[in-house]
Amino acid sequence: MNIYSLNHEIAEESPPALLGRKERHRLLRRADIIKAAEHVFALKGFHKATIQDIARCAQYATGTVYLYFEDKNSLYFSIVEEKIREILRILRLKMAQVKGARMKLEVFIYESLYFFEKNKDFFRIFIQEETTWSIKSKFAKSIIASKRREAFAELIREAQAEGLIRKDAQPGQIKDLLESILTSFAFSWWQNDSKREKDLKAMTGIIMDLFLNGAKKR
Amino acid sequence: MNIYSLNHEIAEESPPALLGRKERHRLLRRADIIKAAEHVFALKGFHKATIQDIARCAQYATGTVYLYFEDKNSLYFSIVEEKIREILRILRLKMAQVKGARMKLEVFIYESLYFFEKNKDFFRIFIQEETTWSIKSKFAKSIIASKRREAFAELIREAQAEGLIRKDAQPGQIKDLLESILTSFAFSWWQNDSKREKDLKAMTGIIMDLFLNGAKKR
Amino acid sequence: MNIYSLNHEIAEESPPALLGRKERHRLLRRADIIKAAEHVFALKGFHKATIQDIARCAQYATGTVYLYFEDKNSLYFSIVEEKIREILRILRLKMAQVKGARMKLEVFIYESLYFFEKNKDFFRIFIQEETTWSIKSKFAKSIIASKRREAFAELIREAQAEGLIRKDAQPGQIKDLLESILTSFAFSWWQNDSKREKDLKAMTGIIMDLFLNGAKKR
Amino acid sequence: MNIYSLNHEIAEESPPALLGRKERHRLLRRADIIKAAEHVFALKGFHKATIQDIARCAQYATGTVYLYFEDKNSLYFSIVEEKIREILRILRLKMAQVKGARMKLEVFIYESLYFFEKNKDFFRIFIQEETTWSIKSKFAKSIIASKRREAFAELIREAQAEGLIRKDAQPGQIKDLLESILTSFAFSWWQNDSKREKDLKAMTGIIMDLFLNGAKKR
DNA sequence: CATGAATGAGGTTTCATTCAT
DNA sequence: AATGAATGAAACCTCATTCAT
Repeated sequence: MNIYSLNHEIAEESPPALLGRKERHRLLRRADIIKAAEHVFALKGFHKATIQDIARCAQYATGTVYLYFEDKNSLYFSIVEEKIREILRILRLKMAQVKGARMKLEVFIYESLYFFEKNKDFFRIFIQEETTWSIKSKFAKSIIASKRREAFAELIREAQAEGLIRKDAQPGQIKDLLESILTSFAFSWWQNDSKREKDLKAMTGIIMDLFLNGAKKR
Repeated sequence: MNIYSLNHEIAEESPPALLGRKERHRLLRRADIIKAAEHVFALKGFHKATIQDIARCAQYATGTVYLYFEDKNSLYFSIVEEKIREILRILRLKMAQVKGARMKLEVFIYESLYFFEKNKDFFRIFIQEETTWSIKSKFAKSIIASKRREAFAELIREAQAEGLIRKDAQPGQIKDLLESILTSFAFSWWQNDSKREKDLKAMTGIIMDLFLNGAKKR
Repeated sequence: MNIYSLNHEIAEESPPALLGRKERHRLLRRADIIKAAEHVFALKGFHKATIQDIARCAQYATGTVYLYFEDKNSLYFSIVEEKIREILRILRLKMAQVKGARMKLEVFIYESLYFFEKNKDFFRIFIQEETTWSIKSKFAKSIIASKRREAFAELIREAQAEGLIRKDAQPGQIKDLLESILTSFAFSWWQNDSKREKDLKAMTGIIMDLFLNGAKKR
Repeated sequence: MNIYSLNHEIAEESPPALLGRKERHRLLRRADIIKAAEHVFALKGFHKATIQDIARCAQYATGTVYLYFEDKNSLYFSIVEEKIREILRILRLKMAQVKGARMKLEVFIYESLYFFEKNKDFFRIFIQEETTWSIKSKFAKSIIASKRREAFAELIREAQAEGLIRKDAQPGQIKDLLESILTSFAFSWWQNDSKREKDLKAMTGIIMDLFLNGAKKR
C-alpha cells in the first residue's frame, strides 16, 4: 500500500443540514461569488480585476458582492483563507490515515502537490500575482494560517522525534525549507510543464529524496 | 583562506571618466530617482506607490521622473534589472577568484546572502510585493535574467562534472532546490532577524549542509 | 402659400412609449449630458472644455459622463451626429411637402438657416471651433453624414434635371458651392447680427437670388 | 493680354539691407521657426504639435522659440498673420497691374487660388485644424485682417461703381458670396485633387462664371 | 544669445463603494 | 435581499514655460 491508494473522497466538515435554509442559501451565494472571484483574479490579477468583472462573472449585480464581503481586499482574503482551510483539512485527513513520520511526510508532499495541481488558477494569484502588502500581512496573522503553520511544525517535530530528520536545525528552518522546495517545484512545473499535462504529483519521490538526502553525490 | 577573506572591493565595469559631463550628470539624476523609487516601492508596494511619492522622495518634480523613465512600469523594471545585473557581476567576479565547484558553491551562497542583506529593501519589493504580471514576464524574457539563469546552470553543471553533485536529478531540479533553500533562509531572516542585526551571511554553512546532505538525520 | 406656412411640428421618428422605463430614463440622462456638453463646448471650445465642466454643468459627477459616452471625443461626436440626424430629418420632411426643384431648394435653404438659428451654440463648435482631425474624419465616414450628402446631391440632380440649374458644372461643385454660401452667410450673421436679433431665415430670398443669378448686374 | 502673363516676381516690401546685421539675423531665425511651425502644425494640428516638435524641426532648442515668440498661441497667430500679409501684398501688387473691375476680379480670384495652391499646408491648419477660439477672435480683430477685409470691400465697391456688379445686394453679401465660392472650390480641390497635381488656378474661369452669373441655367 | 533640463499644474479616465429603488 | 446607476477621489502622464548654465 502506498499513498496513491488513499481515499480521495473527503467528508464535509460540517453537514450543511444543520444550518437554516436562509443561512444555507447565503452560503451558496457566497460560494458563487468566491468561485467567480477566483476565476477573475486568476485571469486578470488582483488590481486589474474589478468588482464588476467578478459580479458579472457570478451573474450577480455589483452591489450584491458587498452584501457578502466587506470590500475587495476582504474578498481576496476570503479566497485565500478558504483554500488554506481546505488544504489543511485534506492534509489532516490524509495524514491521519498513515503511520510513521516518513509516510506522513510523503503524504504531506503528495497532497500538497496534488492540491496545487487542482488549484493552479488560485496559486497563479497567490504566488505570482500582485497582491496588496496589507492583505498578505493580514493573512500571515490570521488564525487559519497559524493553524496551518502549527500542523506543519508538528509534522516536522514528529519527524525529528522519530529520528527521520536531523535535529541540528531548528524545526522552523526545516519547515520553511520544505515549504520553499514545494513552492519552487510547483512554480517550475506551473511555468514549464502544466500545459504539457505533466504530472506534478509524480514528483513526490524526487522531492522527498532531495529534501532528505540533499544534492550531494553518494 | 576562506571565502570571507575575498576582496570585497569590486572594480567598476566602465570607468565613468570616459563619459561626458552631461552624461554623468544624467546618470546621477537617474540613480537618485532609482534610489528613491526603491525606497518608496519597498515602503508602499508597487501599486500604492505613486510617481509623485517617488519624485518627492527624490526631491524632484513629478515630470522629471518621466525624463528618465518611460513610465512607472519601466521604472520598476529598471530597478529590478539593475539589481540582477549587479548580483550577476558580483557572483561572476567572486566565483572567478576561487577554484573548485565546492568553493564556488560556497561563494555563490555567501554572496547571494550578502547581497540580499545589503538590498533587503529591494527584495521586499521583488519577492513579496505586488507586481504587474506583464512586468514579470517581460523580465523573465530579458537578457539579463537569462544570463543569470545561465550562470546558475553553469555552476550546477560544473559541480556535477566534478562529482560533487548527484547526476540522478536534473540540473533544473538541483537549481530549484538551491534557490528554494536560499529563498527560504533569506525570507525567514528578513521576517524575523533582519531587525535584530543578525547576520544572514553566517548561515552559509548550514545552507551548504542542507543543500548537499539534505534534512535527513545521519 | 409659401414655405413660411409649412407645418413646423415634426413627428417623432420612434414613439418613446415603446421603450422600457429604464431605457427612457437612460435617454433622458444622456440628453442632459449632451445638452450640457453642447453648452460647455460652445462656451470654451473642445479642448478647453473639461469633462468635469460638462458634468458639473449637467449636475452629475464626473464619472457619470463615462457611463453614457466612451470618452470626450465620443461625446463630441455624438452631439454632431445627433444634430445632423435632426437637420436631415427636418429637411426630408419639409422638402416632401412641396413640389418642384425651385420650391424644394427654397425650403432647403430656409430650413437650413432656421436650423442654424436655433442651434447657433452648436455651430459655434462645429464650424468655428477646434476639433480633432480624427473626429472630423471619423464623422466624414459616418453613415449619417453620407446620407446627408446623398440627400443634398439628390436635390441638385433634381434641379438640374428640371432645368433649374446649369448642367455645365458638376453636381458636386454646385452642392459644395451652395453649402459654402449657406455656411458663409450663417457665419456672417452669427458674427454680426445674431445678437441684434436679426432674422437669419429672412435671408432665404437673397441667398436664392445670389446662388441662382450670381452677382452680375442685369 | 490676360492675367496669366503678369509678372510673378514680387518685389520685397522692405529691402533688408536697411536693417542692421543683428536685426537681419534675428529675422532669419524667426523665419526658420515659423517655417518649422507651419510644417509641424500642418502635420499634427495645433494642440498635438508641441513646442519641442517645432524647435526640433527648426533645429533649435526648446527655449529658443520663446526668444522669438511670446508663447504657442502667439507663434500660431504669427504664421496666420504672415500669410495674410503676404496674400494681401500679392493681391495689391497684381491688381494694380491691371485695369477695370472685371480684370481686377479675375486677378483676385486667380491669385487667391494660386496662393492657396502654394500654401496648402498652411490652409490645412487654418481651415481644417483645431485652433483655439481665442486665437481666432484675436485674429479677427487684428489690423492685418481688417486690411484684408478693406481691400476686398474696395474691390467690390469698384465693381459696383463700374456697373459690373449688382447694387441691390449689400457689398458684404457679395463679399460673402465670392469668399464662399473660393473656399468651396479650394476645399474641394484640397480634398480631392491636390494630390493628383490638378491645377486649381485653372478654375478661375468657372468661378468667375458662377460668381457673376449664378448657378441658374440660361 | 542659446540651451534643454526641470517644473508642476491640470486633464482624462478608472473603479471601489454607496444607496435609492 | 438584490440591483446597478451614480459617485468622486485619485493616479498617470503631458507639455507650455522658465531659468541656470
